[in-house]
Amino acid sequence: MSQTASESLLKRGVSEIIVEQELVDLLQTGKSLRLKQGFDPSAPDIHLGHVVGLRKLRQFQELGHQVVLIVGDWTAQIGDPSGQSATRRMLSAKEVMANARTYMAQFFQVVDKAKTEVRWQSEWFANFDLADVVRLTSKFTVAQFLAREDFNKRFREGRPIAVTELLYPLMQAYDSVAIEADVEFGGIDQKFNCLVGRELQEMMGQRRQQIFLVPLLVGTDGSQKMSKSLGNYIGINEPAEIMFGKVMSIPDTLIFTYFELLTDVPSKELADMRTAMVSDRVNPMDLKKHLAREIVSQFQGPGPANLAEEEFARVFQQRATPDDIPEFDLTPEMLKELQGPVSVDKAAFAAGGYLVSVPLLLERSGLASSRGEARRLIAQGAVDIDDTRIDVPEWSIRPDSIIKVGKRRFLKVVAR
RNA sequence: GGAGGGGUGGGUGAGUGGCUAAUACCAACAGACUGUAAAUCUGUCGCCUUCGGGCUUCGCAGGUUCGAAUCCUGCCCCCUCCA
Repeated sequence: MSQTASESLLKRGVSEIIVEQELVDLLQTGKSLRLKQGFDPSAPDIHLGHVVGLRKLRQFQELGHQVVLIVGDWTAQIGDPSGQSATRRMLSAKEVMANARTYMAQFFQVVDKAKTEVRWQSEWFANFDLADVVRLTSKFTVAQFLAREDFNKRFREGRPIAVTELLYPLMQAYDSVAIEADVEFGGIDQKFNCLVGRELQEMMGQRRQQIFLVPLLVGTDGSQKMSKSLGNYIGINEPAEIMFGKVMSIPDTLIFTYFELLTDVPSKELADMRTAMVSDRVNPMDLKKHLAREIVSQFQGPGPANLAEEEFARVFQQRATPDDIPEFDLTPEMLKELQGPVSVDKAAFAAGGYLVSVPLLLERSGLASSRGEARRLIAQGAVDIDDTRIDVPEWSIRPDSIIKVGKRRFLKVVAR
């Protein structure tokens, strides 16, 4: 392995390696390593936060190593304790199956399927009995678990910790034993769980696994880690335009982090870009477009990425109407309803169109969640009909009318 | 088994009889500005409204009162500590 390749593999986008020298030595033996990556089939969608680690797996695969993907069909039932809510709904076997399938389809968009072995936890946990559980738990103490930051924090603050949550790291650790992992991959928040695996392997007479921890990607809000429940995520299966737009919405300060963790743009180039940005020689927006193009191309291909970029420029920079906008079918019944609150004599003035109640129209078409909200939007000057900003609650519409709410919600009236 | 704390609008979390459709913060939405859906500033943020106002909200069900998120009774749920 060349100096730069090694540098990029072990330094770029890496939070911590335990123990780095041991891993380097292992890599130098030339042996194909078993790289452990687990997932809970409780939430099947992969977002860019996950991709950071998956890209690392891919890089290792390209050096000839073997990924072992563990489907956490048992741990999914417990729920990862790093979250706030301790209790999670038990999933049916059917749901687990479906989630796992969806997950894997996305997983293999980044990771090479040919160099991946898929294993289910139930292969080893299905036959576990109480004696096995006792044997497993007896190897650890509560003090060890309380050393873990989030358990410790909750304990100190008197917040609840479910017993099953303590089981979670043990089960994950046992997975390492079951598959004889050489290296476990995870986000930095997985450090504790991975370390338990390392210890357990040693107790059970195996060589201790190395731990490869990647940083947690900050989400589009610019402050918290990317997660689906926080709504600050970019899913890898989202339509190209959405994905492009979401990347454009990250704060400028995150641009280089994203470049480093999610693209192959060489570090040298990134350094140049950074210099250019700091000295105002380049607009951060253009760097962000480059970033968005890189990311969208990875998942959707360069063609759709370019289209998404053009669309973005058109809709957000030139404030033009997008190509493809939702339609609202103005049926005779709907028209009658919309005209209901409008006085008849006023309707007579609406030459060539139909005078309708705009709040009602916005509410019925889903552009506003209630008529009250629709009225507020009108009052705030957020509603355009056929390029005219309206300020009264009654307006004339006709087939092909374009209704725009805010900067990016559009609707086209059609009559079939 | 004993003692105690708590359930409030999307989230966090004030409010302990009327001034409270309910402080504040976050999120969200809108407008202005701009270098983008960044940042910043301003505004909005229960439902209905002919814009006068009307209606329904503070775990659930009753009750006291002219008047309750706030007091009383019962119930449900969550949590902590001691043993």
